[in-house]
Formats: sequence, C-alpha cells, structure tokens
Amino acid sequence: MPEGHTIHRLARDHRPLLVGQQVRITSPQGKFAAGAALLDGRTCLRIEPYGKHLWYLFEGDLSLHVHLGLYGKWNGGGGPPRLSMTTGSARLELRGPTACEVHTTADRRAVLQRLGPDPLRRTDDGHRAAERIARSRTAIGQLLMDQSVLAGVGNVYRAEVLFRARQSPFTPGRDVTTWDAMWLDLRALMRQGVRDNRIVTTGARRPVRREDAHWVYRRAGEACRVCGTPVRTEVMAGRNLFWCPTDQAPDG
DNA sequence: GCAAAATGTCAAG
DNA sequence: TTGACCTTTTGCA
Repeated sequence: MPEGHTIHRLARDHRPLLVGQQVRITSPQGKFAAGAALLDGRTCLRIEPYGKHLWYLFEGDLSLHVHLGLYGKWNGGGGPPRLSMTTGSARLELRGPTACEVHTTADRRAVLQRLGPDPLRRTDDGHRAAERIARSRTAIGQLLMDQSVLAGVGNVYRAEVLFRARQSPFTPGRDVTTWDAMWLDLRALMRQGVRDNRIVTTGARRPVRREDAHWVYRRAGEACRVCGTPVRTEVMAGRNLFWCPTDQAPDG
C-alpha cells in the first residue's frame, strides 16, 4: 500500500514493460471506458512518478494519471479491473484507485504545481518545504502530511521520521529545528523503501518481521524500543499519529 | 463470518 | 470536521 516509495517503485518496474511499446488499453470494469478508448494503441514515451502521483505519458500530449489512494493496486485482487494495459509480453491491471484519468500536459502541470518537493526526486531539495515550515504555526505532524509542503510522505513515514529525529509532532513549524535532518533522513528512508518495496525504519535485519519494521507506527500502548515508555496515539490531520511522549517530548 | 481499520484525497457543510 | 469512495487485511466472535 502506497506512500511515495510504492509509486516510485511502480514506475521503476513498469518502465521496462511499457516504455517504447505500443499499449493496448481497455477498461473491463467500464468506469474508464472513454479514457481507455482515447489512449488505446498509443506508444508509451515515459513514466513519471511524483509524490503519490503516477503518470504514464503517451504520444500525442496525453497521459494516464493514476493515484492509488488508500486501496489502489496494480496486479492484485480479483474481479474486473478498472484499467488493463497490455503489450505483446506484459499485462498490467489496476484495481481500486482513487484516480485513473486522462491528462493533457496542462492537467499534469496543474497537479505538479500544487505539490511540494519529493524526497525521492534527486534534483528536489528541501528548501521550498523549509520555507513553508518556518513560516507556519501549524504542528509539524500536520505539515508533513500536507502534499503541498512535501510530496510523497504518508502516515507511516510521518510517524517514523519524527521519531528518528526525536521531534515532537506538536511543535509548530516555525519552532522546528530538526527539518534539515528530517529531509535528509526521508531521502534515505524512502530510497530504502523503493529498494525493499516496503517501509522498514528500524534497521532490523532481514528477514524483517512485521513487528520489528517500525519504531512507533501502529505500536500504541507498546513499550518504546528506546526508552520503554508506552507509545501514544492520537488523531492528527485526520490520521492516527503515533509517538513516544518521552523521546519526542516538546522542548522547553 | 462479519465489522473495523488501513500506508489517501476530495468535497460538502 | 465529517462522510464518501475504493479494496484488502485484521481481529473478534
């Protein structure tokens, strides 16, 4: 399930299958029938991931925009897929996405414009995010989830990067002094996530048991791995936040 | 076997 | 802030 690392991994896996190929596109489930007809038979030119968004660019200024949301999946589950892409040798099926639509270049630009820097893009830097954070009274735990501040970070990386920086989620952005460290850490963690196709932040050795993969995420009530204090949880930005009240105590 | 939750977003009120 | 949407997994009977 998808935070930014999943999307970048999909792009990496799909490139050798689709780029340079003429692609047969259909909508067995019917909901994307018109879009599929528009794209069907075109050659895929490139695949571009950005944050949690994924674009398959085709000849003729049209692209397929996919956002997996919470449940979307390529090549999993049963029943008729929303979208099917086939070449001579590959078959990809998309089920349960939040977004599956045809974009023009202008549509794609409009989405990109609303997104903050993506830690997984080599040329992005954290400066734009740093400025937003430094100006804001909003809690850092909320800012990290805002895709216009930072693209690709979701609920797991939020909890884990805050813990690794020993940063309280409740500190207002303008008072945060750990941003540079968190940006660098996100780059490393998310790259690792692309390699593993999975989020592991504890440095646990493979094979990593599920209960050893995270410091605090989904560990409410369990002992903090560092200090033993029970991990706490509370809804922030509409999602369950997890943190250690001792290691991530607010300053002062 | 079913209810609830889940790595997400948007639009309505 | 809430509800809607989409699907799979988890936890409790």
